[in-house]
Amino acid sequence: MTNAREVRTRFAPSPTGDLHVGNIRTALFAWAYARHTNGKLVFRIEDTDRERVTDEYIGRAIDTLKWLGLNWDEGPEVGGPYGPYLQSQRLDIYKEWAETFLRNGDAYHCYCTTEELESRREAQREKNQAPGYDGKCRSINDSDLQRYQSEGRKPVIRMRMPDGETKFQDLIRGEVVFEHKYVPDFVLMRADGSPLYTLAVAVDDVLMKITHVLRGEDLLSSTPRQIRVYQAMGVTESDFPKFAHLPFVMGTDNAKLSKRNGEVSIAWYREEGFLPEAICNYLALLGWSPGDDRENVSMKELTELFTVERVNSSPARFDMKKLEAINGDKIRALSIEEFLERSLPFLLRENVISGNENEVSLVKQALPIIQERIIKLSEVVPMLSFLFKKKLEFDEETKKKIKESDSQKVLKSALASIEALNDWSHTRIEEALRKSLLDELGLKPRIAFGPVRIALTGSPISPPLFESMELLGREVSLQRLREAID
RNA sequence: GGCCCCGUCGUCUAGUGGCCUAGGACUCUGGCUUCUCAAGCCAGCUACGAGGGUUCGAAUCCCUUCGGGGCUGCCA
Repeated sequence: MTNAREVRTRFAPSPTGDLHVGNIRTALFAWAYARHTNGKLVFRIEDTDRERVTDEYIGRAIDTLKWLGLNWDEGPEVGGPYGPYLQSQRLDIYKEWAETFLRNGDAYHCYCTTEELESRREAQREKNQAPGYDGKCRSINDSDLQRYQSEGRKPVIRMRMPDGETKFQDLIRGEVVFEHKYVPDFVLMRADGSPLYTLAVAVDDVLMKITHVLRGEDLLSSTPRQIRVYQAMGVTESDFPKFAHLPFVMGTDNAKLSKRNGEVSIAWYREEGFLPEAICNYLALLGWSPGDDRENVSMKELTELFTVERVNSSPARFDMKKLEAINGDKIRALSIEEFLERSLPFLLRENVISGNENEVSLVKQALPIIQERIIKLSEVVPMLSFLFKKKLEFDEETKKKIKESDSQKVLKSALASIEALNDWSHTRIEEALRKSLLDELGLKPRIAFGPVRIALTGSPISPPLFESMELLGREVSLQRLREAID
C-alpha cells in the first residue's frame, strides 16, 4: 500500500574495461530483482570523466549482457523515457543541479588547490585527525576571493555537509549510520565543469526514478554523500532509492578478485566454453541462495526466487572448480541439437572442421559419447579432432607404447579380427575384438584395448573405443591400424 | 590512525533460541562400476574465530576481543 511505486533497478558500470565477474554478479542481481518484481532494469553508462572511445566498450558490454541472457528495459539500444543513458551526454543536467545547489547555499565554490589540500591533509594526519576537507572555503572573505581570482584560480563546486548524521536502512545490512564529522564536504564539479561520480550517480538515480540501488559494498561509505545530494535536490526521504550493498566477490587467495588470482573477464569464460546459464547459475549462488538445498537454478527460477533480503552480507570467494562442476552439469543437460549448435563455433575456430555438411553430421553423431566427459565446450576440440585428422600425431611416450612388441601383437590380432567384418557397428566391433583379444589372447581389457585406442585416436585417453571406431568408419579405422603396425 | 562493513566445513552456503551429536553442494580421500577418461553410485574427512554473559536451553540475543575487508580523492 505504502509503496505502490514500480521497482526500478539499474546497472551502471563505468567503462574501465571489460565486464568482469563482480560486475556481472551485480548486473545479474539487479536484473533478477527487477524481473522478480515485474519492475524495470535500467542500464546506464557511468562515463563522466573518461576520455575514451566508449562506443567499443559499450558494444562489448551490450554483447556480453545479451549473451548471458540479461536484458534491460531502458538504456543504450532500447532508449527510454529518462534518457540519455550515457552520463557523458548528460553533462548539462549535472551542471544545472550543481548551480542550483550553489544558489540554495547547499554547495559553495572552493578555491583550494590540490597542493594546499594535500598539505593540510598531511597536517591532519600528523595530528591524528580524520583527514578530509576542513571547510576552509565555506566562507571566504572578499580580499581572499579577490586574491584567488587575480591569481587566476578556478573554483570547484563543493557540497556542504551539515552537522548531524545520515542514517539509512541497507536492505542487506540493516541500519547504517554515519556521523557527518566523518563525511567531509565533497567535490561535486571540477573547475572545468565536469561532474564527479557522486553528483552524477545521485542525480541520475533520482531523475531515472530508481527505487533500488544494488551495488558493491565498496560504495557503502559514499552513501551519505548520495543522500546529501538527494536532499539538496529536494527529494523527500520516502522517495530516496533503497540501497542494497552487495558483498564482494573475491579471489581464492582472499584478495579482491583480479587478473592475478583468477580470470575475471567474462569474455574469457565465453571463449573457454562456459555456458552463459552456468555462469549465471554459479554467480547467483555467490552471495545468494534460494533457501533450500537446490543448487541448479535456471534463469527462470532465479527471477522467481530472487529477493534482495536473501542476499548474504559476507564476501564470497570465487571457486573455479564449482563453476566447472556446474558447467559440466549444464552441458550434460543440453539436447544434442543445442550441444551441437554451441560446439560448432569451437570446432570451426580451431579449424578442426571447415563446416561442411558431412563434418557437421559426423560431429552430431559423436557428441553423445563425449557429452558426459567434458566440462567446457572448448574440450570438444581435443575430444573430436581425431575424427577429422588426415594423419595422427603421437607424442613420444605414446608412440613408444605402441611400438612395444606386445602392443604390436595386439594390433595385428585386432586388425585380423575386424578386417572381414561386414557390419561395421560398434557392437560387432566390440564383439570381434573381445573375442580375438580377450578370449583368444587372454588379455585383460585395459591391456588389450589400450594399443588399439592409441592407434585409432592417437591418445591413451579418448571417447569410448568401439563407438569411436564406428564413427571413424571402416576404411580409416583399418588404415590407422595398419599404419600403427610396423 | 579514524569511520563503516563482515566472520558456520578448504570453498559456496542452509540455519533467525530447542527439529543441530550443525544439513546440502563443490573440492579432496577411499570404494563400486568399467575398454581409457569421464559420468554415475556409495562411504569418509573437515566448520559455528576467541572469551565472557543472558537463558532451563545459543551457531542463533548482548558485551568484549581477535581477524579480514572497504572507505578516508578535483577515481568510480
